[in-house]
Amino acid sequence: MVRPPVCRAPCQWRRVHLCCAHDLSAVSSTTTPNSMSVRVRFAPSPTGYLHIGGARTALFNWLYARHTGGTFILRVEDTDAARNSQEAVNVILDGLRWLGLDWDEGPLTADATGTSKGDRGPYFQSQRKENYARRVEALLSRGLAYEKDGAVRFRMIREPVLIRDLVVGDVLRALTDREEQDPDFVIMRSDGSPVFHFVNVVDDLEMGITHVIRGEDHLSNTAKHVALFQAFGVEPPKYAHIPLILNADGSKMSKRDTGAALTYYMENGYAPEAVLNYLCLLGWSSKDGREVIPLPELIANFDLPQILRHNARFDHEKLKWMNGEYLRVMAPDRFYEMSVHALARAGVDTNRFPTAYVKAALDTCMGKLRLFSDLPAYAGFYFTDRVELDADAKAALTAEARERLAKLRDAYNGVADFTAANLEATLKETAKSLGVKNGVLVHPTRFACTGKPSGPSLYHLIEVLGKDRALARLDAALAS
RNA sequence: GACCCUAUCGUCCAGCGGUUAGGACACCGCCCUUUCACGGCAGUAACCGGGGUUCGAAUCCCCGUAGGGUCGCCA
Repeated sequence: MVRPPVCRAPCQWRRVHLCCAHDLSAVSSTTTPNSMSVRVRFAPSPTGYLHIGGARTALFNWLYARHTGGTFILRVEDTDAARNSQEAVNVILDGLRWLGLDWDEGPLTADATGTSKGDRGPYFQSQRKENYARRVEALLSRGLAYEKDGAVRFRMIREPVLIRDLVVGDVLRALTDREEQDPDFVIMRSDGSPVFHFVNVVDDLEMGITHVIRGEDHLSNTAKHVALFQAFGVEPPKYAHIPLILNADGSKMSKRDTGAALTYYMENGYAPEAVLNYLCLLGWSSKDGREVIPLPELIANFDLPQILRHNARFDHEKLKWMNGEYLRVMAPDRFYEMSVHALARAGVDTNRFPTAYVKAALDTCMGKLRLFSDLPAYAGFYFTDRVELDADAKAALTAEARERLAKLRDAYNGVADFTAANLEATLKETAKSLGVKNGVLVHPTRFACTGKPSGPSLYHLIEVLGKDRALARLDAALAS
């Protein structure tokens, strides 16, 4: 592998020379030689939910692995026994699977003692106790760590540490005033359990991680990690600290905020490919300026040098738009399946209806929605026995409107072949004979059939409803 | 308190010393349309402030301000 020269000046070339070890000039098709194969990891703590920012971190790692032909590793940081549970691990596994982020090495089940794939395991930190103990011993024996009050503390270097970050650039991290007082830090508690900074470094080292792509909240702590790697006598991995995701108002996105957890999107009508695509756009952009980008192209175009250094605010509106873009081009069968799920979640049981009817109904909704969760309100009328007329609908059904509607009802009763084309022609003829514009007839009819002022194409929805149902609804409206 | 990062339309991005500062979402108007969307056309809207460097700064440097992060026997 030919390593590009490293430019030490804080100039624009940083973005080229300090980049991942492959050639930028041939963006889409390059791969890194095996001798220098990229190994990245996502190392979440099973807290019971997957933060949307964490999901993006996983995504960036995954994209980088796929882009370079490297290895994406999932490692579960379950050092905190009290918080750890299989359900919590499953939240992470399910979230990653939902997004389609498959891992090359890591757990196969949520059980820490269960099976996994990869030869650098175990991939649960709770199963790596001996590794940590051995590493602590190594530092202790060389005087790089010492015991105090039963805990083991690492002798931190006192000088400012240079962090060469692929995204942020060169960072010289000096000690804070508090650290000046006591720069050393605990790597193993008095109860024998190792601390995050330590296990993180040991695992990255033993798993052969080449690039650490993680949230910028870890940037300051990286000095500790670099010092630890040095203590073990090895080069630290390359670091790439990515900006954080903030709320729309610029505040930190915490567990409580709407949309902070990936499950929110899984449960509220979003297509995973849309969420994935949108997440990419937070802090990264394709060189060609496109935004709706199919996954294969995302993989081809994704790279570390294009990642921004400032935080991004999460724009739910834009995500909804993005979701609509994906729903519009979704394969019909998948659209049906996700639609039925969304309807079921809202208490609309489509199983009571023939499959052909359900599909025909959903066909009239295709391309018109931004979220699956909009579907119950939009198309629920197809799957109910009684249409509820809202206040607007009732107001629209004046005596005059009813008279006209009755005419249309009779006309429709005479239509033998209940197709959209015939229904449209019949309505227009009726309007003409009444001397009114089409719209005068259209709106009350829509109200009668759906109870709402907007929805799928009127003639098509009546065709789907079928003659019996449609006439019954017109009768019900007239009788109301 | 200290340390670190960041700063272009309301939001997300483009911009790498010379541009009428560009695109997307959102918003507004018009067209299309039976509704709602989609689509088409047009529009409103930004370089945080102050100093430098330079013939020339959104772009480079410094200071300030603001936002974010970190300094645990949390992860």
